[in-house]
Amino acid sequence: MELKRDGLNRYRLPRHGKMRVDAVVYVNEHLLPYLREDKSLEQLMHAACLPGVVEPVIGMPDIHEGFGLPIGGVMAVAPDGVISCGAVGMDINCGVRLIRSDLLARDFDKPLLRRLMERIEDYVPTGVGKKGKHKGLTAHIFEDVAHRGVQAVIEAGFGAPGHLEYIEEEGCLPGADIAAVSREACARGSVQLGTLGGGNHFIEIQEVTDVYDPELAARFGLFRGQLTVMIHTGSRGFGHQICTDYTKRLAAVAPKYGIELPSKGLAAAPIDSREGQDYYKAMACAVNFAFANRQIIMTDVVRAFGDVLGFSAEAIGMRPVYDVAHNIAKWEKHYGRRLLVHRKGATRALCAGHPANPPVYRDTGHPAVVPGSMGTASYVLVGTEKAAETFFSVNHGAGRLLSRTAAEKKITREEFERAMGEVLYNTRNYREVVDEAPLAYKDIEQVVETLVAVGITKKVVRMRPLAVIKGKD
DNA sequence: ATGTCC
Repeated sequence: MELKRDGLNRYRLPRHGKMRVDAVVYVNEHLLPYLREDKSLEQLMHAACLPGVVEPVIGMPDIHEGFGLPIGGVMAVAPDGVISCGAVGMDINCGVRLIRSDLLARDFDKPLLRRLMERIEDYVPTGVGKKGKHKGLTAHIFEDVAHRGVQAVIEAGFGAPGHLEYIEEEGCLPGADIAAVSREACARGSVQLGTLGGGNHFIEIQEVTDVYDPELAARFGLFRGQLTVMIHTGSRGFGHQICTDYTKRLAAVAPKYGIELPSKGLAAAPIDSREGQDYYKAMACAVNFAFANRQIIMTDVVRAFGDVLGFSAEAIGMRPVYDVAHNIAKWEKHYGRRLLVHRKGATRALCAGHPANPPVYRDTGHPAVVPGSMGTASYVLVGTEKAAETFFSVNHGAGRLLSRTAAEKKITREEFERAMGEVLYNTRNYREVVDEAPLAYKDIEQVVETLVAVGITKKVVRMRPLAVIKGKD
């Protein structure tokens, strides 16, 4: 493929064949070779063929092959174009919440961290197929959650109204309608609020080790030596079922609207069609579910801290720094136009002064929370004015390097344990999480530095993991 | 990612 260098760490795939626009990928010399190892470039080209797509389709430095749009992809579409469930992903509103505290990491030795992990696991079900522990309560408010997101769970006693301003979209994407969601999706979702899930999802206790921008860090409530908690999860079986349902439905009706689908995974329909509108309504339900899911899990984590430390949540200053989606489609204004921006494995990162920032972060830009792999560092970034060229988006993590099966074959116990170092983890057998080993992922430092060098983002702080809770049986 | 194959 004729990838052309287009400035520092930027490569352009010029429009050709059925592509309507160019694709642009951000990689440095370390990450560039990975592009040849999977079908992610081909998948970006497919996205560039869809009606209404706006130049360019973007690949982030953590890009890798997915179902439809690659993970690490951004696709903006004009109102006369299409909406695609394959450009949002199976785990709708998979995302990350960073929680601050007034606690110092140095006060937490390994036995104390172990007690915290165990108590968190008592409260938060982890692993595939698990049901929530607040089952009756959350099933009762399920429809309200789908429509109103975090507000509905705050009213049910999970957290405080003040948390809303620290969540993208204030925890509710407008336009959700449960009538567009299948009974099956509702049956799966209604019992899963407050659950972590499996795969790359986690709850991590961290220490802020590096502050790159003291003024911004202070504005975000972060400081060196601080204990933080990060939650990475999404919409569980609810979003998964919605994506499955609508991939079938949109693929079936695409020909009726004269749309030639470039791949099976990129099922799409016109934004203004009945089916496209229905997908948006259903997707918004899953977005709201996932924001609420992270809110419930946060309150359970704070409760665990309170139990173990003997303090109230207020006394230890725990609240969200920010909660960001990295699998979502949203209406946003770019270059003076209203566009439906699909981000799949990409994080919104608005610059200082951007009017779409939440009021608390209006003049700083909101924190863009970027987790590393299990056992490696995570970052808080902020977008710059130059991020306009990525529709104000940055990467969503380190990005997978090996498939789950390849990781299971290649990575030994010794390699896994060496990579984890002193980091505590909850699984007894490394085989349960070897597909999540740091060696199965790209180097988060290379990924972040790629965008920093281009000037799209600035580092605010870096956190190192102390203890990580992953899904297990 | 996922009641990891209805």
